[in-house]
Amino acid sequence: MSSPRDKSEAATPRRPTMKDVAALAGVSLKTVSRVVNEERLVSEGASKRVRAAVLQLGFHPDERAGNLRRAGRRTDTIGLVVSSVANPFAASVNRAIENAAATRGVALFASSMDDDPEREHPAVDALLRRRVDGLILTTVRRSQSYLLAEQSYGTPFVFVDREPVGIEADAVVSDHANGASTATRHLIEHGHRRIAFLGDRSDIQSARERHRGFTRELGNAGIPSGDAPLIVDLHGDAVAEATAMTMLTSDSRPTAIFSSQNLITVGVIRALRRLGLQHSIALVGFDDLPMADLLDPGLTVVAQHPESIGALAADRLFARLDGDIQPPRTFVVPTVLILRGSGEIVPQTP
Amino acid sequence: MSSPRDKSEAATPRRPTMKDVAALAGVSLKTVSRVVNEERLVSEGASKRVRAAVLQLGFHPDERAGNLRRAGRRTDTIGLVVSSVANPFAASVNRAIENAAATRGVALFASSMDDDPEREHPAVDALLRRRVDGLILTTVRRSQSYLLAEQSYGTPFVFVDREPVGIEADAVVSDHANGASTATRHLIEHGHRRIAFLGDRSDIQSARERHRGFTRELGNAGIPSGDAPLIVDLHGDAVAEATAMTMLTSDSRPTAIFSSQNLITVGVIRALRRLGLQHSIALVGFDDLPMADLLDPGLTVVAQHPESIGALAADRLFARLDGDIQPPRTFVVPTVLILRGSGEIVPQTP
DNA sequence: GTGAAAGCGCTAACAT
DNA sequence: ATGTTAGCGCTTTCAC
Repeated sequence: MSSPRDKSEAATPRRPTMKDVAALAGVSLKTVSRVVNEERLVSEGASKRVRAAVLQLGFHPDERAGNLRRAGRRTDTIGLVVSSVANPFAASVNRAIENAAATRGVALFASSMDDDPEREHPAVDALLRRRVDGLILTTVRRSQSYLLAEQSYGTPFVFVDREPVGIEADAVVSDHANGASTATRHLIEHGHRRIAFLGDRSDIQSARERHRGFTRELGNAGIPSGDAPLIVDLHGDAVAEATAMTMLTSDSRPTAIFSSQNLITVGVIRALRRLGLQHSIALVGFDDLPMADLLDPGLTVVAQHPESIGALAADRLFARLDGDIQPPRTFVVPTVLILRGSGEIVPQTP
Repeated sequence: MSSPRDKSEAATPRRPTMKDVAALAGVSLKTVSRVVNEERLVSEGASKRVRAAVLQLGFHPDERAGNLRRAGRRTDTIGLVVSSVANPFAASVNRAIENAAATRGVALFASSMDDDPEREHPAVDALLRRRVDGLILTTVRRSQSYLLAEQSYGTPFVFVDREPVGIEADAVVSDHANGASTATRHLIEHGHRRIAFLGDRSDIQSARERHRGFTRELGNAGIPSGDAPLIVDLHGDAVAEATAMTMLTSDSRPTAIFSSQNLITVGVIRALRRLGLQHSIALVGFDDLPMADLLDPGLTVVAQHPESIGALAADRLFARLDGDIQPPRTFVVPTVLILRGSGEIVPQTP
């Protein structure tokens, strides 16, 4: 309309580059670079003119281009791979990591793979192609050795919730086995001997650990496994509910249930409600749930601490990025048994 | 150790580049590029040798570098800015968007700003510097006009949950006002006239809309506002609980409560429990909560549909990226009243 | 079919 | 204090 500069005055203007800023400020490219990166070897006058030009053009540096050449070649970006960002446990981990990343100016990719082994590698690859500086992952494949090459280039990995196989790296996990033991012992101490176990998919390491803790504790108490149903490979609340319904209406009805994952617990609660058994059969769940204290009876759980797990995982990742070369280790975050009522129900004599 | 090639044989090997692949395959850089990008103008032999070299070296192309020059210059990356990825509503939206993005090979940055106006702009900027192809945001500042420049460069924005101010762009929102009206009418139809309103921060557009729906419905019923407490600017469940405690132990105790956000509802439920009033005072909440059906009484809510909202927002963003140039519009996703008990309690005569 | 040269937006290294 | 040159890893352009 007014004062057409040149033909680039189109509907979609070009995003200004450092070159544009340099031209407007009447300095060289490098001077703009110095001002933008606060390198402090620029005269007041030049610096002022450059900053004015930056503002006038609305210039924002392209981090990709900068990082391409910059030493270290960081993208200031990390990746997170979890089962699902919609799962409350993963969502809390996600948030804790984001908090730590944000204070360092690092952005976070989050990716869900629904515990599908087929989707783990592609999900990881998608992030690696974007050259994330590091990766925090909850894995489900048999082995994570496909990460060895990337690890050799210096990309750090931190595994959360489950330990990796086929690669050595830091891991941050809950004390799955001991947590399950504690829950089981709690039920035994309340007089139960027929305790059912409802478990997540047995190809998931943490699920196996929880199972192990349960079995071990039964053994310690001299209770033959086989006294009560032991059902694994449940996945999702719908399947868990249906399975619990069947179990609870069968001859082998237990007096107590240990459900080893948050969605499974939800399914079990629904089943107990539908059968009016929530005050008759004891229940302890692994993983806390929002509003678990507001149920009737309150839900007794072995709670993990997702915020701590996420914060610690981020901590380890950034330590590695900062040059920490200690041997990899697994950090175990303790669980805590929270008594709210459902786990303190004593065996009912029918 | 064995056959040291050159001095680059260090502890941390260099990540292989296209150049390395070219050297190993005995072809030029460009030929490798053609094979990697499946440009189909390469002889069988060359193509084969290149693919072998790619595998042998474990070469993965650097997307940043490619996109720097590539026409269109996409990063295949989008950004999401929400209140908190740990909030169940936002987590579901997040997941729905991720699903849509994944099918297109697009990665998703998620960023939380806790409804802090001060953190909105920096959070957005951090994503823009990384040159996301587009942005989906839940905003809290007075105006989003700071995005106008970026919009002029062709970056599409889709606003979720709250409509933007100072910029025209697609928005996907729940029918906040009508949802609140429906909830309020439901309580009125059950005989309530002293209905308290507990609202989120009034600088949040959706919170104001819900408030408006409530007030409008009271008006329609000829109920003077002022008959019951109207408290806004609550934020978080702790504050809501304390406020509800005060209100419920005062002279102006209502017979019903409309709580206009999920965390506020949690606070109100806790307060009702502590006072043993959960079966005496009616409660309808805005936003569904996991396990709301398992409470006693079940929680009656006006439910939003976060999965639909997320899916629709992603849909709009990708449509814009695919060249859709229709005028921006706001898509309203209906809410649904779910009766579970707490909202069907009739007024108690003391 | 293939490759050499130029360039994307920026920073490192070396001028001056 | 500032500019110049080269180059990050890749794609584009255009020549062969």
